[in-house]
Amino acid sequence: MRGLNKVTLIGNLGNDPEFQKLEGNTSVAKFSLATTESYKDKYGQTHTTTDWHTVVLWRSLADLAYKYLQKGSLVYAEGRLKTRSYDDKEGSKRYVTEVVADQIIMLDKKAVDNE
Amino acid sequence: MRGLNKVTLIGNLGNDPEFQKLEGNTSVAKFSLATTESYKDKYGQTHTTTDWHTVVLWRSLADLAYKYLQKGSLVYAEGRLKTRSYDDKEGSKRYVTEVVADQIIMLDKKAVDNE
Amino acid sequence: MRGLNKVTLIGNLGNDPEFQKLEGNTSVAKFSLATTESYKDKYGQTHTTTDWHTVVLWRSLADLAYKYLQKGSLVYAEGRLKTRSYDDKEGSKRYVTEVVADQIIMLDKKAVDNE
Amino acid sequence: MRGLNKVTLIGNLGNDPEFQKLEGNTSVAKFSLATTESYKDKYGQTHTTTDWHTVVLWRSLADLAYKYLQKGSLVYAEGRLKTRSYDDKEGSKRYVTEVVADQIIMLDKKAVDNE
DNA sequence: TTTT
DNA sequence: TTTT
Repeated sequence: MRGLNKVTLIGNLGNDPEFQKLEGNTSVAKFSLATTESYKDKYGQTHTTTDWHTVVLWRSLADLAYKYLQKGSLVYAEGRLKTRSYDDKEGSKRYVTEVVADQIIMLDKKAVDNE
Repeated sequence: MRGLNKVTLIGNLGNDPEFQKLEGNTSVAKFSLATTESYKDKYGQTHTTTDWHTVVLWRSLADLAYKYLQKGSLVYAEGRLKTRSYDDKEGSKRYVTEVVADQIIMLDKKAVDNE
Repeated sequence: MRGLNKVTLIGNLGNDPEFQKLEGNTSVAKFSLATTESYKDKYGQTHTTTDWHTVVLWRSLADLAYKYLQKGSLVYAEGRLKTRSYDDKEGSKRYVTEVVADQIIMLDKKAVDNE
Repeated sequence: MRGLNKVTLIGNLGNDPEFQKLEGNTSVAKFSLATTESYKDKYGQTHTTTDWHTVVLWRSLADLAYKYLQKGSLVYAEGRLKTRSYDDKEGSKRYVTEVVADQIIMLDKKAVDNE
């Protein structure tokens, strides 16, 4: 009860969610989310940066995402940052940081009407 | 003005901040931050997970961090998620995700007294 | 540097923004924002609660709001909680709590196309 | 699933939590929380503003607060904004806005050691 | 790889 | 009404 680890994102999906059923019938979904921000440099010129995030969803949230979200959907996602390690094919350790979401708000008219 | 990319963390530094002056006299500081959460499993047993995050600070925030933070300090950090890529010594692409903080609140009595 | 006071809302405007120019040509805008949440009770029945918030914007954000937002617009608003007191016509003290926003993201297609 | 209503605060309690058992043995606790922010005006002078918030806790969180928090304690509180109305003794409607917290992190060494 |  |  002493730590806080929270991520909040609003952005568009870069791909359709990948969906999987794990052992024990647990659902997982994963997608890329692009967050785009504009800022003005000191010459008054507008620049745009895009950051890409890997969002992972479990259980009923994964089912919802698979059913209603698609490439291009606009969503609010809230969750926590989690860095996993794995061994690549050369046998060296690699790290990947993901956002494990526990809340999703669909911001597209389309998506919401379906709900 | 259409995206949101925000991370908020409360945790303890795992090391003293590494500090660097870049060209143009720009300050950068970097440290590892551990966020710890407890949860009860279905048998009522308490488990603890720790996530480690790389926090990067620029300019005056870097100076502050270098001056007042140290291994063990408790801080609130707020910023955005940023994934950089680089080529490792074998020439293959590697990715690293960092939290670029734009606000730090020092939560240690000690740190605050110094300020 | 020791406190945090942050509010984040996603909801729809309940009215067109009220806009005013104060002395010194400072812009202020104000609107009501409804945030709606659904939850299931212990009988599995879905309930919906709506909370209303007064959102206040200053300067260029006020101008933006006045130009692009209207009754029904969907927005993300971030800011801080502020309680003001005033004397009502009977001369007794009244309190009103507002969200002073420093960031607005327009989530309507319509609004964004105009920008 | 279309709205977001979230408040995050870091500050000190202005009083010991008031604690009550409601019908059905439900616990409620309430306290004032001060969030203090400093900023520099255009003359470089530092100013300090304090905002006061009413924080309400239910059930096990209320029990925790009553047990471990006291006047002066430093806490992180997260929850949602809720405006209630009531009739004052003159019979006119009054509104009060509270933060209904669903997460509390105790940031005092003291408090944490007790936990 | 998204969106405006 | 808090805290530094």
